[in-house]
Amino acid sequence: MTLMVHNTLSGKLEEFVPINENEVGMYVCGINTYDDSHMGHAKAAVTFDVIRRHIEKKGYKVKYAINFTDIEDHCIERAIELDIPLKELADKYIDEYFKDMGALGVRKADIYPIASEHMAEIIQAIEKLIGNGFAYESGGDVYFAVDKVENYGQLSNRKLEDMQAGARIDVDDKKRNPMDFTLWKAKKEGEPFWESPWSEGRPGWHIECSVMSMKYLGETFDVHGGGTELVFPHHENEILQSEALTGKPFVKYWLHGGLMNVGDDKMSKSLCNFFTIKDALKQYDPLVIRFFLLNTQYKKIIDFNDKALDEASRSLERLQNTLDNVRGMVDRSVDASDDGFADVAKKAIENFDAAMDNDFNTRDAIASIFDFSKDVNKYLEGEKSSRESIEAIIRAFEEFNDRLTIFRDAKSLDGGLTDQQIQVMIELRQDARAKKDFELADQIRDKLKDMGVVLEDTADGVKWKLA
RNA sequence: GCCGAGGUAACAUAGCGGCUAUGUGGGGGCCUGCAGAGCCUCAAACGGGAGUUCAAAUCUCCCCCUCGGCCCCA
Repeated sequence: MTLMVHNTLSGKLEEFVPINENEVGMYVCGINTYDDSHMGHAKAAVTFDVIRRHIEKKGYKVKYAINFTDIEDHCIERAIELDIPLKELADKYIDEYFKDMGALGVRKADIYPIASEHMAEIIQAIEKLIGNGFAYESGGDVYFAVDKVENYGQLSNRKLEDMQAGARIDVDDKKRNPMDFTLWKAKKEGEPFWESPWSEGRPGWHIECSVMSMKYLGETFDVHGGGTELVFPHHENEILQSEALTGKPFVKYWLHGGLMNVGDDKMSKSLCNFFTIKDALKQYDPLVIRFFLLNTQYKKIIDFNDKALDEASRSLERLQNTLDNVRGMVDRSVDASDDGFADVAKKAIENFDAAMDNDFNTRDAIASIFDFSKDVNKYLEGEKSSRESIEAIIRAFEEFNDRLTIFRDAKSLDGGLTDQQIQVMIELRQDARAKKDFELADQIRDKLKDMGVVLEDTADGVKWKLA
């Protein structure tokens, strides 16, 4: 099966063929380190977490980098406001980022480059661009000259002429062309700064991503991801700079995720309509949040609201119930001869992978789990189940979970209750039921429930599971 | 204005030439002392209009609407 990905560069679905046979380089734009991450960041992090896992599943070793930008306007503003060094601010929010994403089950990247720690490389890159004639110094600032390149707008399909025609940007008289963008910016009074050949100042917005991504992943690498709002100008400009720097193609596959909305607006800091991950975690199980995020293909916009989260919670519960029931069957299954259900489980994994191969269609992959779940439930209602099949089902769920992380781990008995004791309680309750002493029967059931054991009366006996 | 992503049953989402989808919700049934879970089943759909085709939710054209980008933003 081949992995197909939607590449923003071509606007098409393309077969995923990495530059190197074994290793895939992947870079995703992370956060600016001045505030808690919100649910939009969570969507991006979870999206690329799952994309990374699937690429790994295809047999590639993924070298995954996520950057932290700690030197842009918001950071500076906040640092001045709090009267602390940029570094301290960055450390705090990087720490919070790891806590939040960790809580959401996002696997760590391999590298987390930080902009301020790459100043020497950034300055070198700018010097090289000036030397190449792609950039010019002007009053302490350095700008990238967009009319020096031929392929302006290749990612975002823009033409320089159109941009200028419809431009409503303030024309900065330091720029030769209004679309030129900043590589180095001279400091304003009171701002943190770094020494450079041009002025005391700091890098422009885009250059750090070019420098850091190429430093760790090479001059041409496979995957660059981010939210759609970054296509222009950020990613567009990254391409221009990087290719002007190396003369080589910068990135093979550009992957952009849809944003998160709140009602009719996108969730964003500037609109002040964001929910932080911490807020969301107070209200919802992290697994529910992941399920919610993954129940839509990543390029789509998701609306964040309670109704949707509650629905996600109910939906996920259906799957979790199946898994819990299967887990409860491990000790009750028999060594029956092969009943063929292991093949159903195998097929389910194939369906799942096929969905993921189609541009990481997690929503379709989840639908395949629902299909499988229904088959499993039917199977469980049968006369008896073979150990081999039960184990195959559990393995299938574990596989899904390795890829998506949406299910709880198997719980184990704690609180001193043993399997035998539960059996005794169940028998007591069954006696009570036989005598139509439903009051006692319900008391026993409630008591067990308090201890975390849920009883279910089914056609083939009483089953219990941990709540 | 220019670029991009979309408009699918009550809602949320897949599908993207023939197989009528997944979940939540709703109706009915099975199981049941009650509860829970599950199973079976029913109702319900492709923004509008032309066209291509034996066949279109899927392709082409036109129109309408929504969202995103063009200062910062995952």
